[in-house]
Amino acid sequence: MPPQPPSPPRNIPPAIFRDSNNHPLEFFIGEDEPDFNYYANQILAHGGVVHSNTEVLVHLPDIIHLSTRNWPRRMTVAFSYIDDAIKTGVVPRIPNHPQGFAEHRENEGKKRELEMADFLGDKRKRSGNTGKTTTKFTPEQDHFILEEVRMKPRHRTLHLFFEKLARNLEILRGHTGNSVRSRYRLQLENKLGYVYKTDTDDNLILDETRLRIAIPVEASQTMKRKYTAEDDYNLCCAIVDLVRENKTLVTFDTAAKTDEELLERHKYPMNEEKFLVLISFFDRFALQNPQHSLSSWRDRYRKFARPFGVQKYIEKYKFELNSKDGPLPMKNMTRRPNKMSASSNEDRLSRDIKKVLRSRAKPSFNSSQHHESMHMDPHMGVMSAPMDDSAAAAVAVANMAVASMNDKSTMLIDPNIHEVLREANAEAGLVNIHEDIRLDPSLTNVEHHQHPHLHQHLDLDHSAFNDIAIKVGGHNSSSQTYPFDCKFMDSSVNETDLFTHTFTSSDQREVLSSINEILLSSTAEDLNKVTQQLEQLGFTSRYVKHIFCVTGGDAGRLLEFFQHMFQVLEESGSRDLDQLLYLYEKDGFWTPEADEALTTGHQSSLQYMSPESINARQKFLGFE
DNA sequence: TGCCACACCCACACACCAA
DNA sequence: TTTGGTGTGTGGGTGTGGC
Repeated sequence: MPPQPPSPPRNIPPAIFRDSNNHPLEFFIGEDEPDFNYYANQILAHGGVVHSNTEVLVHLPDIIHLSTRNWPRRMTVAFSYIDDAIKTGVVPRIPNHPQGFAEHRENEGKKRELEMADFLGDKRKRSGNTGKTTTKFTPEQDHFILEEVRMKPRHRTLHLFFEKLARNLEILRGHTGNSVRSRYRLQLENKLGYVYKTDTDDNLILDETRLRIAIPVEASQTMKRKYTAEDDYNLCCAIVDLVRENKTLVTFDTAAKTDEELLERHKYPMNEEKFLVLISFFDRFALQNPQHSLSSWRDRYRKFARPFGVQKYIEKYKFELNSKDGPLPMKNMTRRPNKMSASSNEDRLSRDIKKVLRSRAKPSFNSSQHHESMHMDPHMGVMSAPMDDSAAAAVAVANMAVASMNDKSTMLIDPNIHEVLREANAEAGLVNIHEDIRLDPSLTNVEHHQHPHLHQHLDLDHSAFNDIAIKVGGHNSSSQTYPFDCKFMDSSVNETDLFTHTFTSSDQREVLSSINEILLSSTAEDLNKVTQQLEQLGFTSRYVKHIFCVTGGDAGRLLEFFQHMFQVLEESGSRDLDQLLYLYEKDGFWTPEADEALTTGHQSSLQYMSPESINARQKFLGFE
């Protein structure tokens, strides 16, 4: 366990560790000393100063070196010296010490001193050899490296920093900068524990007693900050907002040439090639988001967001929000043309595809296996296995798209995307990716993927449902009537009200896969048929109608509802029935209370609903 | 055989420059 | 002022070989 920074004592004991001018006596204690914390605190509490950086042994030859063992060529003092001083209130003199303090340690350990001398000699001899030699790091060297890092925390990942350490410091003789850096990164970083506070010029900041100030490692940023998914998302949103504010015409001038292009334009209706993002935007944005500089933000847009697609990333981010690993930042966009050959890209694509297919080969509800494939796809942890495949394939699609943008030659591989999707049964995943991008209606024709048949009904005269609509009772306080015999269920239901034996005895992965097929089927003729098909999978009629009621029949929402349902079942079984009934305060998912608010005009409680969702619900309820 | 010292590689954050 | 090109070196990963 790394030594903790000394903490100041609560009560101030007598300051016995002072010289005749009342200056604090300076002690050195190595952090590897077993009672480092205790004695550091004792010395501090009694007016002394404690150093743990070995550099002071060179710069402050008069320092009192406290140690449980002998050091080569150094006079050390046993810790009992401190105990005795505190006990008696008198600091004993050390004979032969430059400051006159008594050497409190018997001169033992000559053997170790000799060993150290031999070691250093041997090391220096070996370092002159040609060919690759390795030199073990000693505890003293490790300690020294840690202290150097603590004093220059912002440099702790720099190549040059370690290069200078290895070149300039005698104690690290025999090691290269690379090896010191590697030693720190692989073996010592987790022992760092804390760093010292420094100013903007990397100078140490001392407190009023000339002690360095220990701060958590995380409090000291390194030279470069990685872009997070939130950084990327905020940037993309800000750019979309900018375009909307400016009311720039960002439509496409020419018609889509292929089905793929048509689909793409439907998903991402703003023509990003027409985006005009001036430097003043980045100036403002960097002020509001100071974690990166103006030029860095601009570069991020130029080299990442724009090639990836601003709208596409917003959608990707939202899609990954519910994943176990959360959204990922944009990556692999900066490959410069001559650095990566087309074949390398193909290799990478090939690996991605193989990963997808491998993940397909071992579908499971077992969460531990989710972890296994989590690297490939953060979405997997949430969904049941068939959705894992879908999501994995969706990621493969994204990877392919990214690779395609990197290298035109890989466009040849594009047709494989659909093949992989089919292979991995991932079309449903596309629906999920597709839903819930919210853009200015004036700029977009994006809409939710309402089930075609429901949509058809809604487009028709809503009075067609009047004869089958019923009053909502029980859980509902609203007097709202619902089409298609839809009715909310309340949480007093039990498991058998939701599922039949068919469901409980089925492979749930197969069930979700079948749901995908049903909801995506263009041949679904009517709601009765959809209901029937869902009932055949083991859902009760009541539950199906409840789900229609919650989702308003939107296919994307329906899928999301079922995904949520399987997730709840996987995590808590059917213990939490209320969670199987509602998705609270989630855009596009309705409750009796939300409908009540809508019908009574109390829309302030519906702030989490998008205007599109409210509009769709009003249609669903027959208001317009 | 595993660990680790050491070397090397690459993506990318950040910056600068020229058109 | 904008934009694209590119340099620099950080941050992190990985391969190799000695011990």
